[in-house]
Amino acid sequence: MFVSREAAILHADLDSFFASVEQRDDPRLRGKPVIVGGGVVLAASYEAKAYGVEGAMGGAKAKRLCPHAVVVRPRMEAYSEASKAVFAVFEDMSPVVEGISIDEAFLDVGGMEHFAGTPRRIAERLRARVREEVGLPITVGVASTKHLAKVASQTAKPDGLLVVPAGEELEFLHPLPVERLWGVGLKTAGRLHARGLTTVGQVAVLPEGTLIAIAGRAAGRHLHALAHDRDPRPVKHRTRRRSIGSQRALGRRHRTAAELDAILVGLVDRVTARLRTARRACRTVVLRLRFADYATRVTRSHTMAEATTITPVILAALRELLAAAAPLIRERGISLLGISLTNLCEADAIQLALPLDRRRPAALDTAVDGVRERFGKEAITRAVLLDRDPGISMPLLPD
DNA sequence: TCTGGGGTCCTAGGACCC
DNA sequence: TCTGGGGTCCTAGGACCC
Repeated sequence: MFVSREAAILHADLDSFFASVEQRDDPRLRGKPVIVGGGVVLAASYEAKAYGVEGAMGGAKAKRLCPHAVVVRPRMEAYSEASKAVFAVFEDMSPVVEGISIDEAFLDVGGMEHFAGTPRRIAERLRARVREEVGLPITVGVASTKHLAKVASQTAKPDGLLVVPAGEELEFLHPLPVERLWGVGLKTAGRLHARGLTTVGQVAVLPEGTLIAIAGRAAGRHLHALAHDRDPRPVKHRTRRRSIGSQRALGRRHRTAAELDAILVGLVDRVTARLRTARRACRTVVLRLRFADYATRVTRSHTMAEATTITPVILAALRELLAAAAPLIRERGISLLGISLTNLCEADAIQLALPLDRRRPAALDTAVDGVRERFGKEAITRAVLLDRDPGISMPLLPD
């Protein structure tokens, strides 16, 4: 029997996820406009969206557009639990699931036809199972590439299913507005509009060089490829996180140095706890500020000689960055304070700050000798050249 | 409209190295 | 002594996503 090996990718996306969980858990909210969040709309039910309420909108505006909306406080644990249940269904239906966020994922269902049915059948079953087993509406897009599957699901929302048949990809894609392309946001869309480009088809006729001139090298290439439905990225299990962060909006009010320090301590506590739970260490700390105008922002970062998980070390580094930024804060006011830890490595490894020159392999030996000297000959069982993270990672424990 | 919180990736310049 | 070519890391900023 001939088995089709045509790529079949599902993009599954829960509808108004937070709001749907609230409606599921409180029957009084069903059929009503629901807004999750306070100062800012985190999620709005479709009943609220009908009045023009959108995610990331200010709470005051949302209330004006839809005065009878029910506003509920977010319950992150409930969403996290619902997400796990939905992902369990995903894992049960495909061996290759790539989570994109708390409420969406790609599933590769290629080559499953002879035992699981066509991609459309699989998508229909997926939607039914999430509805029955978790009680949430979910939209699925099916296509030959990740990008098109994602565009299809956005087009089919809410509570829908859209299959883009093989051979009809460009017919589907080209009439759509450029904003539908994954990676085109406000800025890029604005630049395209300024040149009279509003549909994907209009972008597709431009040479790559023109798009690079408009959007920059990487974004331009990306745009060119997507407009022609070229997206070779396979569905794969998520790679490890590259950063862990936390932030707090502060409003417009003046903050004393002592207040800011207290907030910083709180942020560091939260983030280092998560760092240790994930069994990771960080070498770079980043301080993030947004000024009182709510528009301009700066970051300040510091890379330490060694990766660490130790709260006081991380706090001290961030305090220094905050102190150095104090004049800027006095001058322009502060509306957000955030931190993030990057340059992550495994927590049970020593990560050395060693610029690795590939033409100077002796540097590796020197580093290994240095670690032996400090931690004993038995310390090193393995030296690993990290792919992107700089330096060398050396687990202290025997394999 | 008085505006959250958690991430990813890319770019560009300077320092430094061979 | 001067110059060219190629490479990495760090820092800062920006765009985008959910």
